Amino acid sequence: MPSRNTEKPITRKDIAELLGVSVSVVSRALNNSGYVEEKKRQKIIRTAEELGYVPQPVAMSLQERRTKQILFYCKDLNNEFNLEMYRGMCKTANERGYMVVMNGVLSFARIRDTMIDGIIMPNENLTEYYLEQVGKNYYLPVVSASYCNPVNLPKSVPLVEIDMYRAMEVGMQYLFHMGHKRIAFGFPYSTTNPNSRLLAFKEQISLKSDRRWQDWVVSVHWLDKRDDIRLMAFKEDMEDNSLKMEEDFFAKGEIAAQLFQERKMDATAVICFNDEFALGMMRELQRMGVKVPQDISIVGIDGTRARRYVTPLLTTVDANPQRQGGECAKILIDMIEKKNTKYIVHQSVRLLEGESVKDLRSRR
Amino acid sequence: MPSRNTEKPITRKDIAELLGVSVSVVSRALNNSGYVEEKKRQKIIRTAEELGYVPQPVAMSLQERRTKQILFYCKDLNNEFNLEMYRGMCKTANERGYMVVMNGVLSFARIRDTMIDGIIMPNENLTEYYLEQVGKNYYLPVVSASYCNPVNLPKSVPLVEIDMYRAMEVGMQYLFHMGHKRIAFGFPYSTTNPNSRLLAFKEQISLKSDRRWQDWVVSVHWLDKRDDIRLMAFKEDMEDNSLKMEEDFFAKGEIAAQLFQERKMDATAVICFNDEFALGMMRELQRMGVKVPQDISIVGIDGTRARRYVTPLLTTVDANPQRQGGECAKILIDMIEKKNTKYIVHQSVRLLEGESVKDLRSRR
DNA sequence: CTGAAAGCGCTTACAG
DNA sequence: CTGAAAGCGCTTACAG
Repeated sequence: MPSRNTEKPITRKDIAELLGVSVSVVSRALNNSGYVEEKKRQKIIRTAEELGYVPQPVAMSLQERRTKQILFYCKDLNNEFNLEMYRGMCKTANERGYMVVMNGVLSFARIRDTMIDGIIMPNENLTEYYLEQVGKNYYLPVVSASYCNPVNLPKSVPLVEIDMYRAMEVGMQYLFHMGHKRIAFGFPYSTTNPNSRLLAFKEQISLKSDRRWQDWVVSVHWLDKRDDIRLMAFKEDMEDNSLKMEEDFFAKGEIAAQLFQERKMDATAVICFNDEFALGMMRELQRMGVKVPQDISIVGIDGTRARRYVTPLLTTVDANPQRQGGECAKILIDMIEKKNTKYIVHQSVRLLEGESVKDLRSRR
Repeated sequence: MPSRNTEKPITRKDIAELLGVSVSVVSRALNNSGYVEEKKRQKIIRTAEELGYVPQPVAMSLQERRTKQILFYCKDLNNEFNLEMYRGMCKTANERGYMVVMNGVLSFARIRDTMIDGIIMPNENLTEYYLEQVGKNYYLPVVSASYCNPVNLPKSVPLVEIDMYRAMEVGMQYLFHMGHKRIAFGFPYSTTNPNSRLLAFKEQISLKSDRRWQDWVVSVHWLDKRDDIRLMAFKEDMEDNSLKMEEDFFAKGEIAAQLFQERKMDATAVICFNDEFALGMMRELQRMGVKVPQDISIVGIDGTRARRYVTPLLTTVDANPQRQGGECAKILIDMIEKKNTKYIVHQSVRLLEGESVKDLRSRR
């Protein structure tokens, strides 16, 4: 088993010298570009194979000034939503010959050390911050996922937007339709956070309830700092403290279940910020002996793969994160390759029925 | 908002010309290596900042003949185990300044187009095949995860081995301890597959049962081709059919539940090939009205994060895939950097108690 | 159809 | 402490 471990790797120059031709010809033959005498081409290709020649993608990248890599700027795949997005962008990127990479740590400084042609940002808040911090000095094409949260972005950044305001409406209206009126909202931030899902919830709950909307929100925020919408996603950039900043929606959901019970809320249903939060809440309620959906109904938002694991199957508002990821990749690659592309893509949401909501209409 | 989009990026040469020094000095100043007059260094750094200079990592990679990227050779993160491994290797790699990348498609041919310093193989079967196919002509350091399955590898490939034979023993013995004797095995391949978990199951079940071991195996194999241990992981390499080749253990687990019911097996417990299979089986049993663990106990193998989502919490044999991934990354990076490293690492397993096993002892 | 030359952006002995 | 030079492995006008 000869290994090339210690030997110097074969280059195009080696092949050229062996065959008594120039590297230009070798390059043309191997790349199948430009004129090469047919017999010579054959011979070059055969020789390359025999010598075990392997191209050096780094040298090609330098020459062609492109890496065929795009960065998904998120810490490792810590939450189910990002994971789905990653799957979607991976598929699309691959079809176009690109690879999606992740730094594994959120640090703007690190981006410049990474061999990439462009960046996909997981949300608009991070994008806003990124553009403020490094956007002026450093150009790379950027595409951002977006959820209709309030930010101030230069319009030069394409957005792939899921209307989470609408998602909340869809979820609430489904619950109304099923006969629910007393509906709680499981929310992983402070109630002062101007999140689109929270805004929509306020709006919707007031249609059916006379109580203050605050009475219906189960807000889980351990750290005050987490509630700053600007800090929640990239605090680590400031305080090299990346491990602490994982957002664990599942764990927050579990805590929400405890708060829900402590407060003896008389809701018949809970709609949650996202699926992972919903799964946490559901699991903890079940652990405490509460039956879902017999005693309480639960609805998530996102449509991640994890929802299929549980019993009862989680009812959710499907935002199709895979499609969103794919669209982000498509647009980014279009930008990189200087093709025309859309600057805003809206993606629709739809209710995905599971088994976690009780039909209260049949009761009367 | 000035963007460098259209402008040519600043290089070290630009800085050098502007300051009337050589690129060598600029390089030394920016890299903080070698002698540079202190005042000059300051000035160079300041100027670089003002001009919005951004280093070209590709050029550095070419020069230094290293990419600081390592490949995890798996299709996107399709199964929970690989996902955990990825998380572990990501963490370790990051601490050492490396990035873990994935091609998103299994194709040996594609590896050579990827800018990497080494490869982590997800299992020994794939490694064996890889070495047969391209190992002779193409050298890159390789580390392989391993599960004590029968393969023929040159000993030059370091293994990070989890003894799945032992894991099965641990799971079975726990069930025995809890008073179970009639135990089924949920297996995603044919019973002719020489998998270490299957071998251990045969051994263990014969300790408590007089029936043939085959009577206790629920084997789910849709496609004949999938059963070939060699084909199951890389068929796509031969038949550009990558989408079809996803292994969906969860779905197989669901089917296993149906087979289990159809066959009216009188087992009191099922031990499953892995957690995902166990989750699928559990969910489908619950859907059919079977209570876990009251009617049937379930044990998984792996200890993936997904097990926390469900009720009852899945009892499993924890193989710590994160640690395995981390160890793979560590060893690979040691090899890349020519440090001494171990050639075989054995990782122990341990039972992780959940709520999915009924204690039959209290009954008598 | 071919090959010498310049270039991608950086690094690093080496001679001053 | 500095800078000219060679080099990393490849590509691509351009002159023959």
